[in-house]
Amino acid sequence: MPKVGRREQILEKASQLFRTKGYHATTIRDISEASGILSGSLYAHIKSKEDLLFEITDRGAEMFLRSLRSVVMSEEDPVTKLRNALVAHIRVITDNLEAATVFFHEWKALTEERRRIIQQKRDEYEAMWARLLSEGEEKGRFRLVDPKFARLLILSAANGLYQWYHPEGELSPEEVADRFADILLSGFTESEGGEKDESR
Amino acid sequence: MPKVGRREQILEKASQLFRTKGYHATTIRDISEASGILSGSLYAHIKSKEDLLFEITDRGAEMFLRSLRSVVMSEEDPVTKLRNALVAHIRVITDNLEAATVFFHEWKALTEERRRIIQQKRDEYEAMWARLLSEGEEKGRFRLVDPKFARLLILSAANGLYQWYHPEGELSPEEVADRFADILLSGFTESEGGEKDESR
DNA sequence: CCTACCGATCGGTAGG
DNA sequence: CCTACCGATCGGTAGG
Repeated sequence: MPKVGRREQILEKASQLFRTKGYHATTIRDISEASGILSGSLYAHIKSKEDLLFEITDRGAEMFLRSLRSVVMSEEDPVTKLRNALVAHIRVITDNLEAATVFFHEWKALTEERRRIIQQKRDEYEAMWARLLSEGEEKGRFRLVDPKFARLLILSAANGLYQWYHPEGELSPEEVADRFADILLSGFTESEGGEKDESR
Repeated sequence: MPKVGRREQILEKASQLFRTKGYHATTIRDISEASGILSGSLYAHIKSKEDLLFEITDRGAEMFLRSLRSVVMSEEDPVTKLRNALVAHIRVITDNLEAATVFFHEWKALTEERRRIIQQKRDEYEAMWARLLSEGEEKGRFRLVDPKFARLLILSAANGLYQWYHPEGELSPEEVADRFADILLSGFTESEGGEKDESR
């Protein structure tokens, strides 16, 4: 008899294993053992190993989209929006290190149809960042020599977080976002020193 | 009878497959098929599948180390060194996209002993970057609120390159490095606009 | 959720 | 470098 919440527990164990060993190196027996059941019994809860990967990856994508949407839709100044978008992005990663790692590292292991679904959500996310930057450009708050390049640099740097951020380390997510924004902003805002937002 | 250069060809095919499918998803039969021989014959050239991964990864590590060493040992100004280090890093990636991707993405699939060897070389590489940045700080050319953070941000952004750079795209490696340096430098050099190096 | 199992495929080897 | 294999393990299923 399936226990309530068992499926969530399996997803969590799978996330941890996919993160540390990678999807292909993680076996159904690894996951079932970590979940305290036998491998055959796993299929009372899931349909396939790939279903697990897709569900973890898709949830990750939705978390990024949801958190950025609320920032983009706000009426804040572009500089503040950039700061808030960074905080949001970093928070998703730091609050969901396993899922975020799987999202960044293992999504290519999905079969084509589902990989396309994730790819679309990634594109949508990048498009939201592009709009945020171009809005800052239009309002004269950023000077971007190459907006596409700036976006790729920001997201590359932000996505690299999952590889070195340790929750038990010295920096809180907000501190990470602040330092990040300070380096970036004084890089492409007019004012010297980068307009630190003291109001938060 | 082993053909001369066959081993190099196998390494190249393996790099391509590891890059697109990942190490664990690539089978010995994939590699041998791509190399035009049968799976059993592969073992006339290699000892194991993991040997291939290690050799590709280790060569990647050595390329990064070699190219950065020559920059660090030069007598240039720290700002020029930073630019040159970025060019060097990006050149290694763009000139060796397959090996670089495998180096960044698949090194964790190595067994412990060899993973430690690669980890050491990664540490050495990061230490060279740290020295480069602290030298700029000491000479008053950079103002780094958090040097460790700056280093992690730079390397994260630079390492992300392999995920979006296409050799047939618009930007040459030098252009990528320049835009990169411009955003970074005007972020943490005193002078406004970022001291673009016109002498190159 | 367990027992018992299956076909397929894996990395790798022996002998030539 | 081929032929011919092998033991181990994989994801997944049938029946309870």
